[in-house]
Amino acid sequence: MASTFAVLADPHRREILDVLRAGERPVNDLVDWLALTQPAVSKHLRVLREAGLVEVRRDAQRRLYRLRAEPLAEVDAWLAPYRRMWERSLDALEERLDGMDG
Amino acid sequence: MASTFAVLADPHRREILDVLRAGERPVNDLVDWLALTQPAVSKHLRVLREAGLVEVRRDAQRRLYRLRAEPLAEVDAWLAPYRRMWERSLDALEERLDGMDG
DNA sequence: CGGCAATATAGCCATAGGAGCATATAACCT
DNA sequence: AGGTTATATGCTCCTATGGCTATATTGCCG
Repeated sequence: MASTFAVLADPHRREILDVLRAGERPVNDLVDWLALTQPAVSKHLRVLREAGLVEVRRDAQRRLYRLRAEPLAEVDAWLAPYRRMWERSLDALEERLDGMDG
Repeated sequence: MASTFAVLADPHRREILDVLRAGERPVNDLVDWLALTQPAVSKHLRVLREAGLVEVRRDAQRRLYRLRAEPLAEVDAWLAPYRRMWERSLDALEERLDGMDG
């Protein structure tokens, strides 16, 4: 199964997650939102589902997809040790700017 | 140019970054660390460099690669709105566990 | 039951990308 | 200059993947 990182590599998939942040949506809503054919969207949803990033619920003929953020914690955890590094760089930049004509 | 997300999709590249967290390293060190040929490593380093995730410094025949964490801030920013979501889920789980036989 | 709506799956094509081998480049040393 | 070390680049191969069209599936409604 693809890693969460690999799943997030595709911009369309990130966009799907962004849309689902507002609440569950049927496939067709997502098709309208992204400029993609319905099968393409379904394929992305399958990848997201297999990665545990979305869940499905049936509503008559429709399938309502909902966000599952938990796997993103893994990404956040990987990122954690780096956070202090770019924060340090930004602080330094800020200090330089403060010193400039203050 | 590939997005930071796409660059991070490859496990070897994440591993390189993890190694570089400890400080700058010549290519050969990375070759020893990952089980890859030198050209493969150089290729990954090129991708990382073009994404701004590493910098190079010459030291005689060697090239010392150093981490640049700044582009990771973009990933962190994308992640931010999701963070509260999985934290909420984990809190709920914790509460259920606390309630279980307490 | 027949037909429509919503979604999933299959098959196909084109492209990207990661890996390896061979080779170019560059700097050191003698 | 010639050899050796360290790294980059070019080329090729293979696989993975994203997109599309066509079709299967499932459930609704008349």
